[in-house]
Amino acid sequence: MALEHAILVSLLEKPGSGYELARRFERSIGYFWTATHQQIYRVLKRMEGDGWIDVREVPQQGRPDKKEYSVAALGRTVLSGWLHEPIEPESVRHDLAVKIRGAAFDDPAALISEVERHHRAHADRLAHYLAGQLRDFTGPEAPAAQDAGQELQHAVLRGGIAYERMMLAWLDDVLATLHRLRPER
Amino acid sequence: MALEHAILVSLLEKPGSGYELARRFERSIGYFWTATHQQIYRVLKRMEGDGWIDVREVPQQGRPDKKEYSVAALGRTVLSGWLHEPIEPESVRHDLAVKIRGAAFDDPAALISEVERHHRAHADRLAHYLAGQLRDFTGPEAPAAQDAGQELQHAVLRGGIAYERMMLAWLDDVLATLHRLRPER
DNA sequence: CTTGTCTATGCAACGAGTTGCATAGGAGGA
DNA sequence: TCCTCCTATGCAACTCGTTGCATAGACAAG
Repeated sequence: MALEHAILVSLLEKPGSGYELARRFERSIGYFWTATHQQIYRVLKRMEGDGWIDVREVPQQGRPDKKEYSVAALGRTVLSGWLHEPIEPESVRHDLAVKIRGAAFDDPAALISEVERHHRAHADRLAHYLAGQLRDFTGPEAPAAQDAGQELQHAVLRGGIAYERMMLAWLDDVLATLHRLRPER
Repeated sequence: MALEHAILVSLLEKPGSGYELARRFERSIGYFWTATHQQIYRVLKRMEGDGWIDVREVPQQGRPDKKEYSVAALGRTVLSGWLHEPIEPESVRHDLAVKIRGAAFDDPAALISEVERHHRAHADRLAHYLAGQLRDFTGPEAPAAQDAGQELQHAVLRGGIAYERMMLAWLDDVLATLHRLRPER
């Protein structure tokens, strides 16, 4: 389980409230790790109880008060320990692959619009990543000299970009296959 | 949730016992969907209760008897319904990406061996996929004319191959980044 | 003859993740 | 004024997934 660790990393990058974390998990972090606000609030509470993180009540004007969390010394130790122990290469779950194999027992052509929908979603994500890369790393506004943290964030982002490009190419391949199967019916 | 659907597809491709399904989930299907035997037995029982699949007791010699499951008419209907409804592009969970971003707050160089380990694991999987492709689709032993099912299975396998190649290239990228950060310490 | 491995199925407990719902103040528009 | 949206936090119930353990027959190696 690594949600705790994802939260620790995110809080080290920048302290924030449960709500803010939930929004980050919809955006940058969410590209390689998802979590709902329920999960985040529950885990934050446990982490606080275990002394991994500190809380600070922050009164706000024009909006409800928030609890800003930051990583405690113990949290850094826990994260360091996790970083040094090996993890298993992650298990994959591709609903779409199940559908594609299942289409053989139904109507392959009916899957075309679904695959096209996924294609658009991945194209959108790729555009979003590329915009982020330009803004934060390779564009004229980006800082010239980058520290280790930025270098590593960029490496992760490049992984996201590579993943989306691979998916787009593969979905094109799948679409071509589905079209090829169509006349045979 | 799609474990039921993955099982339906697998049983349509070939009927089998819970044990056999578990083995398939370690192999071909496991490349895009994982499940333990516990999960599979539990879900099979529920699916049988719901009339999605039929059971047949098969006595065996030299080994324990087994229960062979096959897809019932209702199961086909359920699968067809699922195939026709849209699914969300899957959420991702990359432990390694969390580790890489976390390494900024620890020792980036300590991650090198871990990344190399993952690199080897992905290289192994790629070799396995390529062997399977040669055996079942592109080799001299493979059937010349392929039906829709085989075409689609091949398309999914090509996706796995593309994924592993992308991962290997990205892990090379990450390793280069980690090495570049090393002298700065 | 005991130990280990493979086939084959399953229970029980726990932990992780999802879904629905609830509350509450402030902002902005119909 | 009412309705909706955004920020902000949380409970309760449920489903999904993992881990540990148990059973049991057949076979092979030591």
